[in-house]
Amino acid sequence: MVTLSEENYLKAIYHLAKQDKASVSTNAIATKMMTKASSATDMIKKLAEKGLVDYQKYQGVHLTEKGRFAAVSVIRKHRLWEVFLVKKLNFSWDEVHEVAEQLEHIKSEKLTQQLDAFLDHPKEDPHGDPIPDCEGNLPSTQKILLAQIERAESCICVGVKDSTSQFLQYLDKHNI
Amino acid sequence: MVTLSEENYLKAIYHLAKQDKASVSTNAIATKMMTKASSATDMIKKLAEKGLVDYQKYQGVHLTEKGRFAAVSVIRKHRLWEVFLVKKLNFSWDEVHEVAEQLEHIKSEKLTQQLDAFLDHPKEDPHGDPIPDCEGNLPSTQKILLAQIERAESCICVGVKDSTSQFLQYLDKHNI
DNA sequence: TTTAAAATTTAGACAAGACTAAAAATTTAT
DNA sequence: ATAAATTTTTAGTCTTGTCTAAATTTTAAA
Repeated sequence: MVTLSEENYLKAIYHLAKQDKASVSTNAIATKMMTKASSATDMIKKLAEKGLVDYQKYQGVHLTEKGRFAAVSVIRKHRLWEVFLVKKLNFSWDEVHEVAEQLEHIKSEKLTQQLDAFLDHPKEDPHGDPIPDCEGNLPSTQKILLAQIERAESCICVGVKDSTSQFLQYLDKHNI
Repeated sequence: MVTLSEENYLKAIYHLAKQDKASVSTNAIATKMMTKASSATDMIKKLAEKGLVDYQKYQGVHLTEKGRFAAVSVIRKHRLWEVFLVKKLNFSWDEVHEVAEQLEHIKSEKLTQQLDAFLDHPKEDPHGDPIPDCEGNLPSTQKILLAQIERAESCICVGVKDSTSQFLQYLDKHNI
């Protein structure tokens, strides 16, 4: 059984690993989790004992296949719940994160599957991030969405998904 | 902030108080929570410090108004989620409890309100139990439903809600 | 390449929620 | 009304996840 805290650490490691590709440092994990490095070390040891990460002292961690699957499963639930909140409960895209952070930890295979079906197997969450399938495959969206760009990073906008005039006007107004 | 564990204790106390009306004993709470009396005592002290129960050593507890409201709020969420699972996600009535036990602890006023609206403000959960409103009022259903009868308790059936022939035939077959 | 700085780990402590064993209060029975 | 049985509380321990402070390892710099 993976605890709620462990799930949050796995998610953090997954997100950090995507950018760096190399091993994820204790400090990076601690910063993302808003804890201290010593707390991160403690948790890393637990994750390593459960076979969720590969870990060698002072060398950072890698997710194992098992750990990656657990992380992606949580991300899948998070994004499905975000879709639910926006599409069915009239939340706006900027209100969903906090609630989805709670809902992503609900443990029920059937719930996740039925929710996915109820929402017509959505491919993206309200922020445009892809939703992993139930086998842990994340459709390798190579197109990076504007919503995923880090603040202050410079980039070139190569396309839009939403071509309504309101949205294009909005882009215009902000010089994008 | 009321913790998950505290919410579960409040629910237990609420349910126990309904039957007895008198104060709820430490032992009764421990039994319902499937813990030991000493653990119940510890938690009772925490609840008393937070003003959620009135407590005097060796005399059991009563919910305060604040405690009752917290308990009923959790029960409201539990029952709304049960309706959601059955009506929208095709769960059967006997599969919902375990998942609702998790969902009832999600903290978001807006989520609860929107869910209630999405389900068209249901009055009862799939087991026929009444759903409290958002102010903590539980429609004083004096009619006790068959589903709520304790095993081996003898009773008189005074009516049915569902009068389809299948259901009546079912009642017939079981001599009700 | 040896030293200074930064990152990481260890050691020891704390809060929440649980447990066991033992002490204290209440209830029941004689 | 007092002894026995039951219930409740206290004291001390454990686990999870966190912390601070100190020790250790790695990395960067002179």
